[in-house]
Amino acid sequence: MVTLKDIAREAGVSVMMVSRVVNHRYNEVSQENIDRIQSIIQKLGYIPDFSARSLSSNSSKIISVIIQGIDNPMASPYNANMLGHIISLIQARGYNAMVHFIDDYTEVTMHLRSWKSEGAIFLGTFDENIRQIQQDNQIPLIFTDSYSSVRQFINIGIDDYKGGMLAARHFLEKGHREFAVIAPHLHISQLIQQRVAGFCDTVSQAGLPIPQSHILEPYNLEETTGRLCSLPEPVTAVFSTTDLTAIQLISLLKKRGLRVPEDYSLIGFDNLLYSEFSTPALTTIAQNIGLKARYAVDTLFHYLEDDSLPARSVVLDVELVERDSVLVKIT
Amino acid sequence: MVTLKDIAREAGVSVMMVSRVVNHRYNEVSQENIDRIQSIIQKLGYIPDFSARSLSSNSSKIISVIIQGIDNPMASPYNANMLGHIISLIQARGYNAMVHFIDDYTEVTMHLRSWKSEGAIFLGTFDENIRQIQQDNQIPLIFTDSYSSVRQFINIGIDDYKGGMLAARHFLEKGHREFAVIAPHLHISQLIQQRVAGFCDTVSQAGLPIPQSHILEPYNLEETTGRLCSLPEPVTAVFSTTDLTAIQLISLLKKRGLRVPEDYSLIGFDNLLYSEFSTPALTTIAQNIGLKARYAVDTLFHYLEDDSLPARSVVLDVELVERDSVLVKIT
DNA sequence: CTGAAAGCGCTTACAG
DNA sequence: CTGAAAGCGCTTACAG
Repeated sequence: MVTLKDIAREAGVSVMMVSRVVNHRYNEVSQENIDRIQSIIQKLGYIPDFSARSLSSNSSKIISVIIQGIDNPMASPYNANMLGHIISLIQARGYNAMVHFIDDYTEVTMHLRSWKSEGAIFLGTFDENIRQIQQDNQIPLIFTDSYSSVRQFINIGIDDYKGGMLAARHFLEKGHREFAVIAPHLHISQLIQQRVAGFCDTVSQAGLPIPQSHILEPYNLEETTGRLCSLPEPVTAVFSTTDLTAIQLISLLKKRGLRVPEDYSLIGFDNLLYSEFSTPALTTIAQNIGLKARYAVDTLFHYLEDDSLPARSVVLDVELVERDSVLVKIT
Repeated sequence: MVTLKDIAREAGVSVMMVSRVVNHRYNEVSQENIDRIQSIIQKLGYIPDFSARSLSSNSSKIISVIIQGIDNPMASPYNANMLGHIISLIQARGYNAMVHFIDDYTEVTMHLRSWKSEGAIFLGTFDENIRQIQQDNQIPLIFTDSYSSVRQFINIGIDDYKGGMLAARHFLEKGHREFAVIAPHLHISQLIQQRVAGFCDTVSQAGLPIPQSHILEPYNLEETTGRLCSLPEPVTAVFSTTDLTAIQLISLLKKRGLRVPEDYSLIGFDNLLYSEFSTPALTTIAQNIGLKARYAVDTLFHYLEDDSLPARSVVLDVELVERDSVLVKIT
């Protein structure tokens, strides 16, 4: 392994001179030395040892991405997409991305500290533990899609409530009057609760309150589809709080000989790639995942550069993308 | 920050004693000391500094996952899935996963060396540079889906050729006689070339050679769909070398008023989650991504434990999953 | 512009 | 079972 020392010996200068050149502190070194040292670095193929650097300078150049769930959270296309964008952006800034899948929040601090992460971005629900995580880690922590009530924390989210609202309005405009909601993780995710609330509130305000029994949290989607189809008061419009569920639902309904949108109209949420290619193409609430990732990373580096900044959260807009999964009942 | 020294002072022992306890080398420490030191570690919330450990012991506990492509390679569901499984498995072994998106292979060595990665898993096409990468990095390197002719390298792949063969046979059995192939990245990916070869060889052996003009490499899939539909000798059966393309194709054909499988029968490759939910559900060549990831990680740790093992590659089987995208033309 | 010294937090190798 | 010494490769802080 080639070290600073090797270069120094070869160049007949001190280790410090080499260190300066490696770190581009050219104004502290004579041009002659810069040239000679650089050529020797090239020749010997020197690559800095980041762990040594981290130890001595107390700066690791590592950003951690903490993702909730340990059983392949990448099965969620949303997570996969976010992570992809985030890693790209972290790299583009010359930092390194360390990814951790975590179930138990107590592991968060361990991971962050042991590698001296300079910052972290969180995907998933850490609402209950944000305060503790903040307390234990005095580095920029960027949460996404959180609805924690902790006062000073940075969150990059979207207007989930409005998303639900837009879905409801669209159904109403198209003449629908009987609704159901399919909401995975409803009881643990405030994010989902917001989407449902936006939907239900809007429908209620139109004088069409949704019975509690029409809000379904699926464990086994096949069973839930059965419940949906045998609701005492039949529905024509179903809001699914995630596209993935909506797409699966279309397929399950078909198996029962039911058609979308003729028998059930459907609106999803997220605007995942596949929602465009399903049959029928899915009308959905679109969020801009690439933009969200960019805000998360940009915000993180913002705080890295100036940690006196006040905590500022970001709420991105959503919009309805109309495709073919909603039947027009009035013209 | 709490260090070994702090614990040692508090416990009235040497730093070495604490180090031994932290590293579970209990047979070298008296029970009394173990207990006292452990309780102090608890109390002070000691967390080891991995960069210090890496520097002094020359073992980083980092495994790098190198993914080809810098513009969000997670847009590929296959990559996302593999990465998810791989990270889970690396973590489960107490190692840390560092993820790098790379376009230029010269960066590989830099990343691997600067963090002293103990091993690396590669996703994507590095065939041209495998020899160089191996030469520069004397650690276990696990490639996936590679068809490099380098002799001593470890690859975890699937039987792509057989996959193409199975697709061809299925079409033939169902009575199809006119074929086309849609193969993204055909000219750069040997993996794709194998799938196509398996398909074309089998069809040729049945006395139905495929004209070169029927093998389409899409850049813009919409344009390619146009070409497909206006082939001088019309076809009834299309083999798409990836599910993602197949699913998009279904949707594009629909837009032209064409139906799958009535107008075009389709077989995909990968058995991605969505292939089950498309309309029609996609008949496809299934590979077991979870298993592949497991082999990659297991093999890596195999070599980590014993680097004298001979290079051994793994070829996993594939199978045809029959769904609804192939029309039966004879009974 | 240059370099010698000390230290980051840990482990290895050794002596007792 | 215990600990003092040296060192991993780098940077910080200082002196010149």
